[in-house]
Amino acid sequence: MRYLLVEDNRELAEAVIARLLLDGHAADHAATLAEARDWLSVADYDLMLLDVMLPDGDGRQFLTEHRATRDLPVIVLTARSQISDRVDTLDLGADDYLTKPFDFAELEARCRAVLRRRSGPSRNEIRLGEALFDPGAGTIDYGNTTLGLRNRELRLLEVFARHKGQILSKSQLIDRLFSQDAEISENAIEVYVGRLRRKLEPAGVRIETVRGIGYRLTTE
Amino acid sequence: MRYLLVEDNRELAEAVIARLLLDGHAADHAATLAEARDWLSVADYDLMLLDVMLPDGDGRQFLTEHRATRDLPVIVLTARSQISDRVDTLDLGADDYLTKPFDFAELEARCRAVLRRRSGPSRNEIRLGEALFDPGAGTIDYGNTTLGLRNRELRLLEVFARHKGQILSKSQLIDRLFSQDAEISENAIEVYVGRLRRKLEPAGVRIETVRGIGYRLTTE
DNA sequence: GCCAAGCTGACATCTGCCTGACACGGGGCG
DNA sequence: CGCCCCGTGTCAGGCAGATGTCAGCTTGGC
Repeated sequence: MRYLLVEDNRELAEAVIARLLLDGHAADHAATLAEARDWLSVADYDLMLLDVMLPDGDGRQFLTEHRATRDLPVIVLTARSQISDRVDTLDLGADDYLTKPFDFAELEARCRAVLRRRSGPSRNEIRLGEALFDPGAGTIDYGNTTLGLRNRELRLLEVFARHKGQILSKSQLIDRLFSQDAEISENAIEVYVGRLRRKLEPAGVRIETVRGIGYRLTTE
Repeated sequence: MRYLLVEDNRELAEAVIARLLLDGHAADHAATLAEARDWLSVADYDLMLLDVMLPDGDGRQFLTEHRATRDLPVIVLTARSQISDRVDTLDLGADDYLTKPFDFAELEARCRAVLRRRSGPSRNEIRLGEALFDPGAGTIDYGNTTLGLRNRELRLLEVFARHKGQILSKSQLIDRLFSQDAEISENAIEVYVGRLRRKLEPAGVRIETVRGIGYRLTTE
């Protein structure tokens, strides 16, 4: 999972980032709303943690604005004195709120809860051209056939599907699929892309090679 | 199914927990609101049973607060004298209420009702291909035979049936079947899946293995 | 035409899964 | 009270499917 933390208190921010990294997540930090906008325009996050009191503006306005354009879950961080605003906050489109100070166990639990709620029973299938990819079930449906994927193929396709159209390098893919200390050759990715292609071809899903750079998933 | 019981009367609590365990469910017990918050932050429940009179605060406030952030069904337990509050309670977001003293049969019935209501069509039986699964009775009918399941098998199948087609990891299944402090090896799940398979095979219900991830229930 | 990057069939390996056997405990029955 | 049976969870051995590497081949770019 990839997090964006928007928080101007440097000390707190560092602690949170450290903890998220420790848990094996990717995490970026923005100290201002302007920075946050920058990050959001270049990367693709799973969850945003947003402090509402920031030097260059009110986080809540940012929230409405943000909600209008994206569907990225947000957990709002507020000081205890602002609790009364919580209903407003939730109305503005936050998925949850957390009052400072909080402990990390609680933060993690909330994150998990939000991510689960988002991706849980609401069946998040991903449309890939004619085909329908269901990561939770590990299947792809097209026409009237259902085809099953195995572990690695599944996770690889998941990465591609969440970054449809973007070019992903082999090293990026290795980072997403394998644990840090695993020593894996880039050839492994080539092999898996090949296996995926063979299965996805009939479904009209293509993984294009961008020579020297990486791969890109396209649908017809 | 996994329950959280929030109740300060130790005797009653123990009896309820014992009964839930006996039924093959997972159940944790909190005697205070603080404890309840702890449990909620570490585990993932299907249903909460909440007494409103607790030593460290009013359960109803807890309920509102809780409702703002989570989507976990709640059955409130109240003393007979507090019946008049029941409308309030339901307004606050409880799914049902139960007046003490209650008997266990009623408790179970209410729990089933709430869970059923939550998970879609309010049928008591679940269709699995050709077969008809009745979680209440613990039986499966197909063709003209009825076959009985044991406790654990029953609960396991119940979880699978509620997430038909989805891949469930062994640790997820353990979470659903066993309480937090139970130390259970993943092999137990393998064994139960095996036993279930043997019984369900003739009924046309399959539990597929997805190596490295988990299991998936499918019907033909 | 040459080189680097990418593709792919074949293979050894390993680890995740399955299963028969068993030990344990509780409840019912004699 | 003791016996037995049933439900449950663990264990060890064995199997095989999934996985990653390799070597040789193909493709694309210059």
